[in-house]
Amino acid sequence: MRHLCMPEGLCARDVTKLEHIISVTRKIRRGDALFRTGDTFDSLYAVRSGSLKTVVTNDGSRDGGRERMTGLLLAGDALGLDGIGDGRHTCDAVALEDSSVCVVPYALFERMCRETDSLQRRMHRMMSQAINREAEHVVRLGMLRADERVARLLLDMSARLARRGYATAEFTMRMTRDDIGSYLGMTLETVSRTLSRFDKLGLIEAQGKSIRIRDFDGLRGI
Amino acid sequence: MRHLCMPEGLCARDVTKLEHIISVTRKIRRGDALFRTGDTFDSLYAVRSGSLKTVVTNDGSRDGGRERMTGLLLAGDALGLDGIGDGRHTCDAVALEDSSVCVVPYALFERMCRETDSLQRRMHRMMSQAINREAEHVVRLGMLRADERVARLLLDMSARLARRGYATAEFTMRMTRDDIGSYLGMTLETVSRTLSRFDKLGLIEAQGKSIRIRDFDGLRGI
DNA sequence: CGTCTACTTGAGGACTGTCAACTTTCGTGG
DNA sequence: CCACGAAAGTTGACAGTCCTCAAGTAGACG
Repeated sequence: MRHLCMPEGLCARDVTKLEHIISVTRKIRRGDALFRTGDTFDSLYAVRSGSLKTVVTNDGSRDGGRERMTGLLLAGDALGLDGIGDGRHTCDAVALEDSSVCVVPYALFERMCRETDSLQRRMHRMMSQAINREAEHVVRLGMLRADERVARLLLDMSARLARRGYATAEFTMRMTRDDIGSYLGMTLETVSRTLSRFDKLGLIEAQGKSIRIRDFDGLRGI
Repeated sequence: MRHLCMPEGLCARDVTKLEHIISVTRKIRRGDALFRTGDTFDSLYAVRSGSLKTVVTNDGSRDGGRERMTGLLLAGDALGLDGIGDGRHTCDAVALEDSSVCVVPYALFERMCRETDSLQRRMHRMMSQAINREAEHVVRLGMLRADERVARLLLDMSARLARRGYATAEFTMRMTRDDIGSYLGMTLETVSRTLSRFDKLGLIEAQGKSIRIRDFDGLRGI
């Protein structure tokens, strides 16, 4: 469990201290929310098992509150950084499958950051990397076509799972087509059509949520 | 100058300490870069005067290295957080006009964060807010049409300038149409056409880079 | 004052969204 | 364990938005 949560680059003693803080874990059942927009922020979380999505419910006039998925969190990912800014969460975090998270009370964590250099450094790096991931996502949305976006999502999922020790070519998409669409800025129909086309082209085998990548270079070349 | 840079929520003594660290300022001429992708990261910056954009040069196969604007920084905004993650900057920061920035050596700043509660808290909040801003931008790109994106950008500019004490209805866009397009994920032609249409509709007066908003509610309703 | 860059505007076409019908999968309760 | 209803996914036809290509105008800078 240790290696799943936040550590990395902490000495043994620091890890022990950290462990003391994050002694609480919490289970979330598929479809349930870990937190919702507007909830007061008091803890950070690290995904222990399962996966979650973050969504914002756009208060736009025209859409009448359509949901928009903004993030996909896998085991080991940190979650809840959005709440630090104003003390309230700015999005919902919903479990895509039955999942569990480590709970990290922020007040304690903040204090410990001050005492432990390496933890502070790690915290800053984590947040910086979160910023970069978002920026990367913006680039995807803004200058790629629908099929390029889907291809990159598949490759990205594969890489992230590989880093966690899972098979790279075969995995289950926990998101619905609707989620994928809202994550990539397109409609669920376009997602479905694109996956079907990739399948016909021999790039992947897709049936429902289970994906098998057959031609990595082909996908990269889309 | 004090109120332009990072403070806010710091007591007088802390501000003095901070001031000591950020004694250096740097001028950047229009078109020049404050830092570039891959540069080793050693300082954060705060915009003192002028404005800058951040751009990533996409290494995509198809585009052959087209630029993509990812951020617009005005006086008072912090800059450089992207570099903390891996010790190297992940984007270019280019001045949109002759500008100056406060230089904040990160090693010193990091140490001071550890000593000063309020500064650490402020740092975390800043990064969290940066994450939220990006997320907001993602939502814009993903679920709004071209004219909605342009309308929101104009309103956003107006609000940000207002917060800095400038007129809300009249301002100069330092970005080119190309910049705006790449920021909003569309072509410069679409930007131009959209502004022209807004002008004809009486929502704004646009000639070249100078913008005057005539009907705020109209823009919001787009 | 000339040249280069930025901007505007038009025509045509590609991509993706919308609407709709249908099939498959999933979850719940008998 | 099976059956049923609901949710998720697929596929087609058509329409609209936005991009591409192109030509010409206005503005900036030396």
